[in-house]
Amino acid sequence: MANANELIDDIGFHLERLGLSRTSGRVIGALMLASDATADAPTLTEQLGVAKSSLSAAVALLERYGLVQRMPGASRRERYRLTEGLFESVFFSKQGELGAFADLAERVLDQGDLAPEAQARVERMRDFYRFLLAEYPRLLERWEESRRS
Amino acid sequence: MANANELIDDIGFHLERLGLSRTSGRVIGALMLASDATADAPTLTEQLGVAKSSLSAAVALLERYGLVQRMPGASRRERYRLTEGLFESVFFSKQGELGAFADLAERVLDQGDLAPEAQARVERMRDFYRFLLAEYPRLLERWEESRRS
DNA sequence: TAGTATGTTCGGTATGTTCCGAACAAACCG
DNA sequence: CGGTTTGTTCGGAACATACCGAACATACTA
Repeated sequence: MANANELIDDIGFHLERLGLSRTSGRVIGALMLASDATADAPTLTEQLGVAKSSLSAAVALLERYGLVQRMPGASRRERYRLTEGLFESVFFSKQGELGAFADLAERVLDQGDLAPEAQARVERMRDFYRFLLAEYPRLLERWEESRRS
Repeated sequence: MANANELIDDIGFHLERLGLSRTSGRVIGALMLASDATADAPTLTEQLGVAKSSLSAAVALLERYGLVQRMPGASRRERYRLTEGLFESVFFSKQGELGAFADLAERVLDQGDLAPEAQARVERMRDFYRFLLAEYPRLLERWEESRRS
C-alpha cells in the first residue's frame, strides 16, 4: 500500500497533461485524498513541501481554471475546496477548444482562395469539430443518466 | 483575403494547443493548404523560413504522432503527405489519455486506504473516464455515418 | 498597540524547450 | 570519381516557466 505522498505525486504527474504545473497537480491530488476535499494553505505547504509563494501561485491558477474554490470563512486562514465534478468540468471545458478549431477552419475558408481539394479538406475539418461540438452536450446527458443508475 | 502565410501561421498557432511545436503546427498548415496535401522538404523550409534542421525535427515529431507520412518515391528528395483524416485521428488518439486517467484512479483505489468520501470521489473519476472510453467508439461511428450523408 | 500569522508580490535561479547553424552522413549526378 | 543536393545529429543561444526565499501588506490576537 503506497503512502499518501506517492499517490499525490502520481496524480500530480498525470495532471500535468492537462496543462497544469506540477505543484498545481499535486494540490489537486492532496485535495482528492482529503476526506472532505478541502485543506488550508499552511497544511498544504507542509504536506507538499513547497514554498508558500509557490502554493499561492498554484492555487491562483487552479482558481482561474475553476478547479478549486476558496471557501468563505471567518478566519484569516484560507481553506480551499476541490470543485465538485472536477474531471467532468475539465473534460467538457474542452468544448471551447473545439469551437476555436471550428472557427479557425471557417476563417480559412472565408479568407483563402483554396484549391478545391484543400477546400474540401478544410470543410471536413470544420464539419468534424462542429459535429463534436453538437455531440458533447449529448455525451454529458448520457453520463448524468448513467450516474443515476 | 489573407495570404497563405498568415493562414499557415494561424493554423500553426492553434495547433500548439495539441502539444505540437510551433514549427510542427505550421508544417501541418502548409500541407493543409497545398492542393494535394503534400510538399517536399526544401519547399517547406523556404516557405516557412525555418532551418532545415528544425524542419527535420518537426517532421520527425509529426511522423511519430502519425500526423504526416513520408511518401515512398524514387528520388532522394523526400515528400511529406498529410495523414488522411488528420483531425479525427488527433481527437481519437486522446483515448490513450483517457485510459491513463482511468488507470490512475484504479491505482489510487488499489493502493490507498481512503476515507469513504475520498474513495467515492476517486471511484467517480474512474467511472467517468471509463464511460468516456466506452463512448468514443460510438462517437466515431456516428461521425462516419454523418459523413456518408 | 505591539506582535504574530497568513497570503501575495517580486527578483533571481534552475530547468526545460525550441530553434538555429555547423558538422556530418548518405544519396544523387556530372 | 568529385562535387552537389538532401537530410540528420549535435552544441549552443534565446526564450519561457516553475520554483524558491525575501520583502511586503494585511488581518488577527494578546
